[in-house]
Amino acid sequence: MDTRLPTSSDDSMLSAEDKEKTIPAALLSRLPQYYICLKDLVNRDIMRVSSRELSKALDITDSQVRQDFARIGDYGRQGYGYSVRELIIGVSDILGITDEFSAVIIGANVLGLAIASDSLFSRHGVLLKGIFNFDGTLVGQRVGNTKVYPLDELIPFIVKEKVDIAVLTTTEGYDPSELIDNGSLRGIWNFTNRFIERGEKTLVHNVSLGDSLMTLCCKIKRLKEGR
Amino acid sequence: MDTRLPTSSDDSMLSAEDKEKTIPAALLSRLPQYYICLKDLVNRDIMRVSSRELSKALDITDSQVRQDFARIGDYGRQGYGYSVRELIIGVSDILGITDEFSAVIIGANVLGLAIASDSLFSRHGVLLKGIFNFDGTLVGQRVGNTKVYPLDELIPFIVKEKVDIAVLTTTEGYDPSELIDNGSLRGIWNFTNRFIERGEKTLVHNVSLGDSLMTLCCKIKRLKEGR
DNA sequence: TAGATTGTTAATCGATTAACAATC
DNA sequence: TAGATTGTTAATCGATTAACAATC
Repeated sequence: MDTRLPTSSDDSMLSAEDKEKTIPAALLSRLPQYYICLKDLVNRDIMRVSSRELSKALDITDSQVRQDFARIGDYGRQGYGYSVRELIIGVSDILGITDEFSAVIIGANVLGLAIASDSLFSRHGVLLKGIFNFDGTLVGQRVGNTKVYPLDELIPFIVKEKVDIAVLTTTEGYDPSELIDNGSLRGIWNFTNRFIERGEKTLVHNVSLGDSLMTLCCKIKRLKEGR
Repeated sequence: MDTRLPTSSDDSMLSAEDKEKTIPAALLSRLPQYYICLKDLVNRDIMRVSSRELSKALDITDSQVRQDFARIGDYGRQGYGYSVRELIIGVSDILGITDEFSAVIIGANVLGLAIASDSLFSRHGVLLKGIFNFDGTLVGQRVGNTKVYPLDELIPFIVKEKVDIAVLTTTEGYDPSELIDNGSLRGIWNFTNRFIERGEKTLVHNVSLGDSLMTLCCKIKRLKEGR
């Protein structure tokens, strides 16, 4: 039985920090979408938005939007809606967009080069510091602003340059477990199908285009069959 | 009020087809992982597997695995486990891997070319029929086995070649809404941030590398702050 | 048979939606 | 004030886990 008294300290006195700690996974997965949408509104000089407007743009219910924003802070005003600018600051802060992270790409293959060439990193405040290749190909050359290095320089580079993120585009002839808890590395953005066990300090974030394609095919098949 | 009698026809007489129709979203999102894992087992000549073994490889509970497999069919045997081969057939069938889908890529930019060059499509039984570019660059040339066409040939091509899937890598100067419910097109694999409204016959499957990167950064930030 | 492992039920947990009072 | 829109509660829905009888 919970014997705590129902005083005001119960929930309302949670600090902003404490509140952030309790963001549920489902909300967290919606935050990037909110961010993109809010950025778009700012670009169009729209400075206020209601839960209903956002819900239409994002294809979720307005109730959900209010529930979400109430959870991450105190941004709304009854009868008015939300200030786009304030929301962006709040959402950016939780997403860590204000932080400056640095990254390296492992594998100068088509996928690695595509990720490097895209404005992806710069758009999200991540600094791409180097690309590492297995064979001698491209080594010493530049892709955009970023230099290509041989693989044996990877670990020293990560340590010296305090790299936060390693983007793994292939595991052909490479064992990525050496990355775990090495230097200042905190995350592996894993585009391969290889399972990588996370460490105490280094987490693994998987992206599988194959999975995505399979899901698409599955949806199409079911649509054809009439759901 | 439901006045049906609780006869055996209630649930147990659902046909295989009917059962497939009720696959919940959460299970559907796990199916590609099961597929990859099962393929890996076959490659290593492992012909039987228990829910417990799979649960360890996939980082989910064994209870979940059993729940999932019981839902999609009747593949288990008490005291033995599951036949890997039978499971693959069942999972492939739901995922539509046995079906032959065809695709085109819109945008011969770095991302488009990376997707085209990868064995992604062939590995999943999807036939890449063409790449379409906005300006004259690359038009007439080949990327792997696939020819690059000018954009104005896109819609006639989709109709004539009965293309199922359009991979959208950019919306710079292109309005993708013309794709919806056009010809035999059933799905758009959307790598852009542009919101595309789905049609009655054409669905939209979004992949956002930006979202994924933001989520990674967010996780790292929270890890640094001690969850 | 004894041991292993599923299938299934019930309990729990978390996410979403509906509704409306509070209030700007 | 009247109208709009949030914040919050309660209801609903769906997903996950635990437990164990059924059975290979």
